[in-house]
Amino acid sequence: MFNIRQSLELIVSSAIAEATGLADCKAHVIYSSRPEFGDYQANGVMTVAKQLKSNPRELAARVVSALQENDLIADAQVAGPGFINLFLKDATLAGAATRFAHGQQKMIGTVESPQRIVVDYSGPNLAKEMHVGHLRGTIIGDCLVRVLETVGHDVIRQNHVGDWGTQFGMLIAHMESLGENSAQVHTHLADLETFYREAKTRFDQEPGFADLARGYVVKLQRGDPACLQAWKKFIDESLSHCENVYQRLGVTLTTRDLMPESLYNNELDGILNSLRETGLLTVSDGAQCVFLDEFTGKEGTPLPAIVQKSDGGYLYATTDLAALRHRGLNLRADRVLYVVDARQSLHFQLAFAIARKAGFVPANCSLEHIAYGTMMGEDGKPFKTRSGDTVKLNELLEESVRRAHDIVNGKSPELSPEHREQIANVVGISAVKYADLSKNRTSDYIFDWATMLSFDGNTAPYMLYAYARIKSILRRQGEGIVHPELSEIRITAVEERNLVIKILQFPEVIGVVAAECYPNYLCAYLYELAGVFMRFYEACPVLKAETELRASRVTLVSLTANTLKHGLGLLGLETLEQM
RNA sequence: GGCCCCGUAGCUCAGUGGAUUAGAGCAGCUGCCUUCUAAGCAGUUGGUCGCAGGUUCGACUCCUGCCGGGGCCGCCA
Repeated sequence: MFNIRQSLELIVSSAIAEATGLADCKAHVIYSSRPEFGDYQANGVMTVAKQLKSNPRELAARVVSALQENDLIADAQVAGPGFINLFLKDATLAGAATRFAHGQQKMIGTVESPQRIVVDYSGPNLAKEMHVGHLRGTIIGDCLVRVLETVGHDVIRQNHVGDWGTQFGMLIAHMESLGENSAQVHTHLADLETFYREAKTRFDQEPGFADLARGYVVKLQRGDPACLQAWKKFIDESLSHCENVYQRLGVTLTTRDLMPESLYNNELDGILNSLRETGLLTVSDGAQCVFLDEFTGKEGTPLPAIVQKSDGGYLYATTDLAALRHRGLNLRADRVLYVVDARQSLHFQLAFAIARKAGFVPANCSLEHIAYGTMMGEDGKPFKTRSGDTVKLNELLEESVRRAHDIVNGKSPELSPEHREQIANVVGISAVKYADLSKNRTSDYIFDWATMLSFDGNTAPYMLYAYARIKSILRRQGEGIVHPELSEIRITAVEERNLVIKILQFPEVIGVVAAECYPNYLCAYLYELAGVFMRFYEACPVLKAETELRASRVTLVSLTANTLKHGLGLLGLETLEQM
């Protein structure tokens, strides 16, 4: 894989080894903070010098003279207390960019040792319609999955939908009482949220209904065929709602990725037996619990993970343990990612710890809670409608598209209505997704229409505009005038150089996102790429340049377009040729 | 009481493994469209990076304590 930073890391660290006789010294190469400090800088020498109790500047000088001949580094200078500032060779940069533009080399290469990575994301509760609370996990998870696949990992998506539990008794009772006709059922379930609310109201108010509902839960759990059939009908309907939202959002999840909670039902007894056999199980107040020394609860009391209620019922901890075992032992995952709300952090700490102690996952399997924060309203409180209801995801998307439509109508009245509608669709959906992806996933964020639909700043509309502007150049130069796949990219101006370097850093960023699971790094990179392009665009005429320079610049523009599109695609965003 | 997260410009947010002068966007002010989409670009105003210590050649970043905000902690998921 072409990765400037990795290459520099190798070159400089072997020079450190050469200069010191020590193996495994990190060069610690990062981007330079300012242009005069070079393109990259190596900071590792100072750490090594400290270990050796030697003068860092002298050591840095020795490392510089020990640098092997290579085609990447044009100049290496010792600076400050012992930094090594690295200046890259234009010819090498231009050559690499040209190879990418010609398609001779893929920008994103594959990792040397692909892993099997299970990614658990989205996982809506099927009792209700998808709402804004499901957005972040779905969007972030889908981005991570795309990135991990692109770098060559074997990714297994797991949509751990909530299709089991006490509230389904209530829903089935309500559905059954409305009649058996499937067409009617479909009509009634068209608005799942209302259906849920009706059932809940009856559960709370209507005499006898609650008992009926509880009866259905028991029947359901015993496997009563009629009850299961009704349940299945409900689940199918709810799933098709999800499918619609996924399709609208452009999420890659399909029915093949479904791994509903109910599929683990038959394994829960086994999970309990295993825990008992390994001596992890303790009875406390009639419930089956696992206590681990490293976890304490209120007032320093031992913290239980309840795996079976005193009435014999199982809980989500039990199901999650079954899921962990499935992923660890059956799917043989090297890495399992849980893209789940940060508030469940403790639950996963417990589940992971228990799963390891019980041997449900191999010791070398990495279990990671990819936590994300809550979406807040403008008041800084969890995002709700004015009346205090949860906001349906479908309605949120609709409103975003509608707002985008208003903007497009205002800015581009010359386009056909159909074209404007298509643009509004992409802008509206992208705005919502990008707003989410561009923020650090661990923090709560404030949902704000004006910011996310703005064309200024790190937003989807800006990114899409940048792309459309780039494509406009390529369109205007006409077919067959310059062949980007045949022309050489040359570096003749600092803006071109900056653009080339930025493009070549794409694989580095992808590598970081794949390792650390922060999509906002990719957004920040693409925003910078768009910005660097805009500066190039202002400073360097493309179509008016002389023949060879023009060919070079068109090729560079084309490569920029491909990189932007590729990156936005990994975020799960569509692009527009024209805006 | 324990554990987790957060505190960076008036607002919304970045800041990869420690590094030289802490960055964007909005809001405010100022320039640039007979020239590839001005939905843009450039400039400018604005910060004791919650507070106090510590480690270090060097701390927004690491450690400790404190203050402030949020979250989680036995039969929901």
